[in-house]
Amino acid sequence: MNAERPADALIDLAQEFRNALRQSVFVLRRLDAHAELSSAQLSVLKMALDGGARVGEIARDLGVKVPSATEQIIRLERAGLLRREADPDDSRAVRVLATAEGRAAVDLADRRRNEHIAAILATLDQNERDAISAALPVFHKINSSVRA
Amino acid sequence: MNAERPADALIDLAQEFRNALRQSVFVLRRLDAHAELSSAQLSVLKMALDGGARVGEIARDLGVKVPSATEQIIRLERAGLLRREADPDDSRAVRVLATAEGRAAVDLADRRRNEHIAAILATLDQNERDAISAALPVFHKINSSVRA
DNA sequence: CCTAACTATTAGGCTTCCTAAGTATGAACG
DNA sequence: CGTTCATACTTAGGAAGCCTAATAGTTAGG
Repeated sequence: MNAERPADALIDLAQEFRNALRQSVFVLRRLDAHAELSSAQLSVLKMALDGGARVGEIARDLGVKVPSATEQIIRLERAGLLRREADPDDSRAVRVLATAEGRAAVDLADRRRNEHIAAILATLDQNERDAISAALPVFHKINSSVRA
Repeated sequence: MNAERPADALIDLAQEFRNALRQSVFVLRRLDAHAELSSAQLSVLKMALDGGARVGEIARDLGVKVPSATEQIIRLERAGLLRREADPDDSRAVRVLATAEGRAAVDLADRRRNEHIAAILATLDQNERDAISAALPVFHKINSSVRA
């Protein structure tokens, strides 16, 4: 019985990785399920915190097209969690800024989500947590390369 | 300066883990973007391969409610990739079975996706791939606990 | 100036998810 | 048997999120 060729090992890892991706979506859906802010909305608000962000920047961060970001922003604006202002440097652009309510909503939602995940992580043993911890930067790297 | 309390370390890990989840969605969206079958549709078809599956089982696997699964199934049926039959053991139930075209579509889509991911994994060094590899079973465990 | 590039919004459409309500079958019990 | 309750699925209606194409306004470069 021959050793597996390197290429096959990569494909196998890819297969397992895809499963993990699928599961991530699942977990995230559960996390979003009964939250007042979706994961994406939380991301928008976070960008709107310090000095705000432009619509295009938010779209890029979310990984969606500009009109989709506009939609989310309008929704959050109607909810009173952020406001839109003309950018002083470039009148074509719009700066998106969190309101005090928005800031409070981020704090609350962030805390709740972290506690929820932490409770799950607490059921793991230390080796398992270390494995996750070691993999996270690699996830980040993969994501960056996909975004590029 | 005190060492961090264990609970804080967990919260920090949770925060990073959430980021990774968010990134996973991003990667998966890219993967789905120009594919003829979405990730979810591919999952449905895979369950329909050997002996088929019932609608409720498919819904559970996808992590959605039954009507949402029905919708996907109908779409795939219209595309000729699967068919529905009455379950011989229980006439209330419906068995979902892949057609030959469905089987071929799974093979093709699976191969394409694996190759796509493998190409990304190929840009990592061995330590990074090992880190991913070690984390995958833990992902699986987390997912199972969330599903339960 | 005038044209080309950029930023954001609007309009229209598709997919996917949900809840609620309806149909049909199965199972339990008197 | 027949009533009743539970189970399996479908249908209907609606919300959220994403997209492309078209539009309006602003900036920047010949």
